[in-house]
Amino acid sequence: MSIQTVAREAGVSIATVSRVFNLPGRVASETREHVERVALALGYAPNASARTLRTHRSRALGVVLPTLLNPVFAECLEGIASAATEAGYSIQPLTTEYSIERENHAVGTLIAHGVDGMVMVASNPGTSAALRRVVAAGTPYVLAYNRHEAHPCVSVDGEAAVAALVERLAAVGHRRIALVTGQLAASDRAQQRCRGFRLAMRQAGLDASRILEVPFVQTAIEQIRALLQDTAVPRPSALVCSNDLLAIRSLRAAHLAGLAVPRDLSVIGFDGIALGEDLTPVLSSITQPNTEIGRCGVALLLQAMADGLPLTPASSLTLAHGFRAGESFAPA
Amino acid sequence: MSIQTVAREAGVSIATVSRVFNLPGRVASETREHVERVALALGYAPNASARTLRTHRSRALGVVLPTLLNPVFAECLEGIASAATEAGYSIQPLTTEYSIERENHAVGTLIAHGVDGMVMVASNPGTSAALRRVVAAGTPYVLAYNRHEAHPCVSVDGEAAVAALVERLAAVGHRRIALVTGQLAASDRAQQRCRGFRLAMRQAGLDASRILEVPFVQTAIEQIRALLQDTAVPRPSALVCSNDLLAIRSLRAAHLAGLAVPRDLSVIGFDGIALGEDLTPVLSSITQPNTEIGRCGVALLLQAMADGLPLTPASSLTLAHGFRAGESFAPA
DNA sequence: TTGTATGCGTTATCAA
DNA sequence: TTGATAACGCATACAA
Repeated sequence: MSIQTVAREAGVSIATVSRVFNLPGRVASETREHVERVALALGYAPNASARTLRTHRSRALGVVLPTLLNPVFAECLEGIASAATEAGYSIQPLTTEYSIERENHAVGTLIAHGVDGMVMVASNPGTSAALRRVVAAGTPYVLAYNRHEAHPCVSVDGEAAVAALVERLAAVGHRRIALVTGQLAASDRAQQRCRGFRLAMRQAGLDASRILEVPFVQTAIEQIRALLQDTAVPRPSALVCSNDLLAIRSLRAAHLAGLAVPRDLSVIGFDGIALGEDLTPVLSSITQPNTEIGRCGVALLLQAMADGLPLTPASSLTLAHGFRAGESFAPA
Repeated sequence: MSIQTVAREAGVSIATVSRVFNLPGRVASETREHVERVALALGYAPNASARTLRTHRSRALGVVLPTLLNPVFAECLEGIASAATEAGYSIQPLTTEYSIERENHAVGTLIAHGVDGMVMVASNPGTSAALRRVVAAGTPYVLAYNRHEAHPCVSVDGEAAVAALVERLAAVGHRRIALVTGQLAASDRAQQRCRGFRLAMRQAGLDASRILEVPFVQTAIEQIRALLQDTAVPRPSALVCSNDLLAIRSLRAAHLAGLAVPRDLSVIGFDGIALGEDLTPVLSSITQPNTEIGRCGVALLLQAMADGLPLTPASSLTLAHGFRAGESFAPA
């Protein structure tokens, strides 16, 4: 079932069939309708590979994400997918599981597949070899969640958001505030949020050294619980968590430690995953427009491709973050 | 950067370069190593579109899922992605948002792209036009989560699982058990679980008519709350939920209704999403091996493609479900 | 407005 | 063991 079949069946040349699908304006409406009818009857659809080979345009966007097990990225991918689909693009997502090696491999695969553009969440834009490869290949790309002056990014200002949160906490009486974060080396987002924490804590004249880095999710709850039950030092009255998954685990740790949230402990997450809204207590969180971040990334890419210009750092978008007060947070 | 460039640079024919990548055994090791070196230096990777066009094999698998916003499907996709990647296949996922029209469109897109096989979650295998199209196109496919005698499926026995749960609840004294389900028409999985509920309730001599169908997630909490606060009829002592997302919303509804879980009300979900394990209370749930379902689907597909035989209903796999006791469930 | 002919990068057939 | 060449399905420059 190729363009040949349709042409023969319709009694026209393959060029005409091709035009019907690509430049319908340049074919007599009578001919066009006839060909369309025949194509429909035959169930013909242009072969994507042949098209790509000929035009050097795949109508596909590559997506590189850490994992789909974190709803943040699932939500973002949902946005990417819907924006891409609406524009007639397909997507090819690959997950890295936070592995540099897999990040590299993913990028290589996507380049070989000739994707027209890439949306990626880089481990660390400043050091990522994969990112350098994308740049070298000349493939249009945009980073999501990352923030870096040398690359086009769609993100929220995590540093400012956390700093503002700390101020807010301090304003309602919290003095002992701890940060719970994932592996800092594996994510520039975590680093930004951590910077915001340190900065605002120092500015508020508080001890900024209570930072718990949780390397593995499996042991997160136990580690946080240990922090809460450490008798050597006064217990924090608030936990600022670098993401919502950690916040949810903090809620559990508090429960296991016999603490009531928010009475004995405030817990605030970061990401604003949709699920948090349905939890009890409703998860307090700095919200990011995850789906929108995905959609914007795609929009930027498509715009740049339409203009024929590469995306520059100047195109970077900082979307507004929000604060979901929720129920896991209260004055000290 | 094509095979031509490499051939010229290496001083061999393009046929030899091609062999180095496809039949390395049939080229002198000296020549092979030389070509490999040149290719590496040039950063050459075979063009996937040209390969697909020529071989009619895309090394890509299509995936059709309802949504990524439900962690069940995100977990499944994670399994599909990893299994596919390990086998050198890329994936092209499309979401339907539970729309029949989008399901159809997704399938059309994937066929046009010439995917070698498809893993799909059909709205309803018995009636899906999209599924008929896949069959007509001759594309190898396997259904995930669906169960249907006429199609190859990877799933758990949802009916038996829910029936066993109801027996278990009855055995520890629950008499007033309600089912909370999503739109039944949109999902054969929901229908199966509902059947299991009805069957076991009747067999236990209990009233099987307490079934709350929640059409829209936005209003789920309010609807469940209304059910719990309905004074016209005795309040259920247990809520069997058709999926974990509904169970989480039931937890919230119970809280809003002033009920303590599990003291006043038991809530049991279905799906076993990873997140449930970290909630407080730990979500009681019938667990499915979501990632494994994805991996198995891909394995079946690859096996069938290797054998050159189409997948038949006889290949269907029923994986074992489990029960996570959790903390949202207790004797009546 | 329509048709002919070329080439995109690759694999595979056939000869050497 | 290697090379020349045809063909995969399509879009497009050019001719008619």
